[in-house]
Amino acid sequence: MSKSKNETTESHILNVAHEVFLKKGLDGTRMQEIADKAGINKSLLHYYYRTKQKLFEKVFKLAFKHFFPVVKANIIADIPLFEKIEAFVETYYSILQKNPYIPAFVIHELNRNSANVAEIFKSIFQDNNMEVELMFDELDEQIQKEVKKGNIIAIESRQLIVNILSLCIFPFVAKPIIKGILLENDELKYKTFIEERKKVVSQFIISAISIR
Amino acid sequence: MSKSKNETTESHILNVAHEVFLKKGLDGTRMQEIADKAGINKSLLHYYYRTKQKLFEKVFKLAFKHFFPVVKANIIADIPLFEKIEAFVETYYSILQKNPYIPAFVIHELNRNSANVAEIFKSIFQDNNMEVELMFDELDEQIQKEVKKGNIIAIESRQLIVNILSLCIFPFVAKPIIKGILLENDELKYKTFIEERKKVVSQFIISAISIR
DNA sequence: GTCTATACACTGATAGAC
DNA sequence: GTCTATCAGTGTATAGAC
Repeated sequence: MSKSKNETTESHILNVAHEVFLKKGLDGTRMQEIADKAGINKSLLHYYYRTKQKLFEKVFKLAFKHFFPVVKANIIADIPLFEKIEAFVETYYSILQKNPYIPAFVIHELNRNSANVAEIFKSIFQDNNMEVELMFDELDEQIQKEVKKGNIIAIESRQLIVNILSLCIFPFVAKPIIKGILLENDELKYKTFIEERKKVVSQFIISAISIR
Repeated sequence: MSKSKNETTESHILNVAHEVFLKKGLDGTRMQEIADKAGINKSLLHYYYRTKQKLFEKVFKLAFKHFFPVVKANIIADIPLFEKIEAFVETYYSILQKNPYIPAFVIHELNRNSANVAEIFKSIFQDNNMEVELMFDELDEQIQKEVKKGNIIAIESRQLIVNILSLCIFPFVAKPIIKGILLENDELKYKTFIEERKKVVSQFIISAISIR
């Protein structure tokens, strides 16, 4: 990755580190590799970020920052539930198509170091000014209102939310399996498959919760 | 982990390695840690398995071996589609409740080393005498038969399969997120949440594909 | 701010005694 | 088969010149 003119060395390092950490994880990443790809000396990494761990945490938080505002806007939007689900699935898939490595990266690092999860998350939410509990409460209210009105089947909000997230995120983390086993290891077929899911998934969800 | 009497050192090493690799991944695992937990010397690891990589591959393949036969039996069973889905979800959740670390482990290692995926998978399937293409074809046939009979909505078999797998596997790999954000970081709540999904998920799927 | 040189710890792996 | 001793390589991190 080459540094653009109006980019400081500090932020250039962050971009390169982002790229390497995302593919190889914390343990698999070598400071030497980041230095080489950034075209600088290894010592400079420590000058700017002191330790590998600190550099990693910066990258990790950055991975969230990009799509948190978009997701938040979608969740708290004042539109009917079915429209919201359609918009959410469409948005989420579009973001992940552009950042396909992020889900597997986040999942691995969270599972690897579950002790710090709460802490990391808290700081991420604070940085992004997100109040998750509030977001969930609003969404929960909207869902249960539809349940009571008899517009959708009786379903626990958390279960529905996890279902939606599962259907959106899993196809990206399981890319090697899906592509390798179901799609003859064909990259184009995988891309098409994912593109089709933008419609398939929201139809699937809405069909599942609709009253028959 | 202590070695039982009727267990060879060789297989004992494999058990310990399984445990460590599963939690920490290939990069994060230290041969020293495996040796310590196995109560033996580091050199013995190399005596039995030559390299870390070879030991890892043995463990990786073993991770599949346990539930492949069960899954296979479920998929090729000669029962109605809805019953098959219910049985599959129930079985899959039960297996993953007992082996919750396996999905995140497999996903991470497959994403880390996608070049070898096809190769590793091929050998795993050969070892387990599984013919995936055949399994998929049979399942595909059963699904499309139901579509034509008008018993379920029109849906591409691969999309349905990925939907089912997403709903079964994702809640385990995303445990830190689900537990941390939606369930107040309460382990018991998470366990209950997962237990409830055995019913919720198959109802969700069947509702989604049923004709209204 | 950026570089060179280097300290220091640790890792995977091997050789060889028993 | 199991151990001790040891190696070469690499990793993060620091000190100090410029």
